[in-house]
Amino acid sequence: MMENSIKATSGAAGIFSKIRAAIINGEYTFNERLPSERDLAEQYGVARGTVRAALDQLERAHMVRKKFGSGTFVCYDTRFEHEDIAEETSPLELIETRLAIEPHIIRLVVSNANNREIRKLEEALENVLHARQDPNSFSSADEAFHLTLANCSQNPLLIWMYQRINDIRSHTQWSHRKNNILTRDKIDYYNDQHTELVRAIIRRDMDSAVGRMTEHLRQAKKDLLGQIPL
Amino acid sequence: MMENSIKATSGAAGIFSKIRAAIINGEYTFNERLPSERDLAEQYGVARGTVRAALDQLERAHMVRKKFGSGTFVCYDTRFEHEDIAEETSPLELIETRLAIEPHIIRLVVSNANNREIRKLEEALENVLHARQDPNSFSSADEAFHLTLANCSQNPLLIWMYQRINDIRSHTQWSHRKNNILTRDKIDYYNDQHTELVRAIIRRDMDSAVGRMTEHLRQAKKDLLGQIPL
DNA sequence: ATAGATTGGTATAGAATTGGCACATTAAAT
DNA sequence: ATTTAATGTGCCAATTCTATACCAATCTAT
Repeated sequence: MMENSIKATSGAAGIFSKIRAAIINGEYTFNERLPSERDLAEQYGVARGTVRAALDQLERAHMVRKKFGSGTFVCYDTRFEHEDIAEETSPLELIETRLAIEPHIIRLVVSNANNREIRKLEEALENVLHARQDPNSFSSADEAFHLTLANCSQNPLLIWMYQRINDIRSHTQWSHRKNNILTRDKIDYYNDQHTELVRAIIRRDMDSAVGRMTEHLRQAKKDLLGQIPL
Repeated sequence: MMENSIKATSGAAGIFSKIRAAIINGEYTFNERLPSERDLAEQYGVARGTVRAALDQLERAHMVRKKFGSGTFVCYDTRFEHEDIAEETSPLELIETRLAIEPHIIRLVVSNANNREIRKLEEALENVLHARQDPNSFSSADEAFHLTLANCSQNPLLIWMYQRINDIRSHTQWSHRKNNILTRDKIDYYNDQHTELVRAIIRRDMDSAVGRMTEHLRQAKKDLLGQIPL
């Protein structure tokens, strides 16, 4: 029988769509914590179990992530809602794009960077060298290091494009693979390449610097391909 | 707006959102020092540890940078958040960025393009060859030709980035210079390069194709520099 | 150059909050 | 009558928040 009343789908499904709408609507933003299950229950006038069922559905829909003892967090980024680029970019395609941009960034850095920028670069190198403990902190420092390189290019458009690359890099799609790829040995190897790269830049050795960056990314590409089951 | 915005996201995630909003809002500007952790704690009515947790999140998001004994500083530049990249990109910087991306696009095209895409490329070549009448129509056809090349790379991210380049190209404040640069002779010269480029791609001659594209853009850069009064 | 104030870094323990879970009850649909 | 879904309650376990105290780096004023 048709029920014409505003009363939406009852029960968990109704709460599910309400919270979902609130997230898409931007009422709850990326990485923000939702109210507790008890609060949500009171707010929507339902039992806590119902809220839990709705949140479970949202978790299966990859819109929220529950953390025991902590809360329920939004893992849905409206920034990428319109730019579905992040969704449809594979790790391989990302590396391929970095392979296009970063070697040329190095060219600009070698020919344009002044002492002040070199210092910032050395600082970023120090940071990434000291971030050997775990894959996450290394990955974060690595992003910052490469972004610093882009900043040294002095080209706003290239910087902007590299920021977009970093956005996609940190978009969590394949981050779970990091732990497989970034072993302690790999981190040290990448850091050797980082060190040699900065030295070449300081020497203003264009060919060596560009070559090191290209090799660096080719290696990353190779490591990534090794992860894909054939 | 309803008073429905009870939001009041509690905890570190809430403080994180509030401070982030203040930074994006411009309340704290680039390189400015935030209030001390103790002050922020009092200001938001939470414990200092909670503020520290929020600041750590902000640091991981590359929005602030902490300095031992000194303070916490904003390292988020609102200049790059706005979509006015087009405004602040000079013709030279645009060419420099194309010089980074397009030769590598050619690499991918030579190794990946199938017959169907080659046909589309020949079609785009035909269009640009026939657009010799005036600078505007040539410029438009030239944009389409290079975008077709990007499409043949099969890489969504590269295609997306080249679309952004084309946005800026057509936006530009220097379009009036086109009439000075794009003489009839120049147009024919560029089109010769276009033709040779496509032939090299069809021959699957990687070195020649990449070289032609690089030379093409170097020439465009040179022509542009010739226009800038010294 | 020195001393005091300010700042971030760290550690600790207890209180409060949060999600996970079990169980009995109620209501509605089949 | 049986099944299914939502409710209400109570408790557990993981995490976070709070409130302190103290350390170490930096800045400022003398």
